[in-house]
Amino acid sequence: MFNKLHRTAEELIQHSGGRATAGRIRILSILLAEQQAITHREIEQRLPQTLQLDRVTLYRALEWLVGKNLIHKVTSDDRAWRYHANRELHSHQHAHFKCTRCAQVICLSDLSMERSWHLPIGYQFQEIELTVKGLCADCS
Amino acid sequence: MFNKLHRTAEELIQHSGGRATAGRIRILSILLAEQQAITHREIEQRLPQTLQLDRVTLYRALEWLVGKNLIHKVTSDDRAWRYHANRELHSHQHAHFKCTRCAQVICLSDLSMERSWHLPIGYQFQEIELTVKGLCADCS
DNA sequence: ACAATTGCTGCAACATTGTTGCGTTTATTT
DNA sequence: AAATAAACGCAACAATGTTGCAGCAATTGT
Repeated sequence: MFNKLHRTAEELIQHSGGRATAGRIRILSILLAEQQAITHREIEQRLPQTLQLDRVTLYRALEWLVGKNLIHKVTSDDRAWRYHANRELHSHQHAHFKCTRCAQVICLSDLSMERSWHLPIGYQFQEIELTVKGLCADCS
Repeated sequence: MFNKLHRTAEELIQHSGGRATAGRIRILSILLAEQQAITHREIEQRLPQTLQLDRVTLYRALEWLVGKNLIHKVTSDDRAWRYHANRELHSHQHAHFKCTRCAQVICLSDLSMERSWHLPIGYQFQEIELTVKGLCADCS
């Protein structure tokens, strides 16, 4: 199971024209294995004893993966980025749900985000970021 | 002009059952005078020389104003809260626009946010936070 | 297989934003 | 004016993220 993710991660990274280092592969595997968007800290904790990475290295690897469009960042209100692997389904615009009690963040894929609205004249649209807050199934 | 805002701010604070201190009145005046949501730092810079407040005091005053529903906080992706006075029009759910070049944040009032979507079973809705990103009229 | 090269890593130091504890001052109440 | 509860300022701390630089390692060329 994990070997499969590991191989997938390795391929994705190689196809992106970067060095497939142990750290990057492991980080991407962790994010691929995760259903929800997780923080830098949570990723750090999921790293095995045998492969501890420096905080800075982790930040830089994540930044690199974002640049290669393999993962994406989610803004949260606790001023900590959360990261999530890009899957086909929601590679572009999608929304996130954040539990106000346990801080869990998940992706909402079937959220219709039609642009039934207008920006003021002269304004130019780039992207939309939508977070729904509430209680998750465990906390409600 | 400013006197009028000052008086409005003072009344709002008194009606909220709190102490109408010079700092709180000034902060609320500043936010009432502003069309866009601004950061803690920007508020600090708009304080007159004669009324410099400690960082902590400013944070606490803002927190208090949020609790009294006189202003609201906006999450941004630069991990800095932005604050904006609550006006009738968008006292509850509304969206924000953030310019990706100059970082200006404005409120979008006429954004239809019908809940045409569903949360997973067991999840409970509380609030929605929507930020549209792009270029503002000056930057595009 | 080996050396060169490019880019990745780790360390240390720093920056920014926000929070907590506590003693002092101030706005309001009486 | 005095009492009191609330607000303030200072110092220290916490969390998250960034930058510069020296060294190491994965890839490339031979």
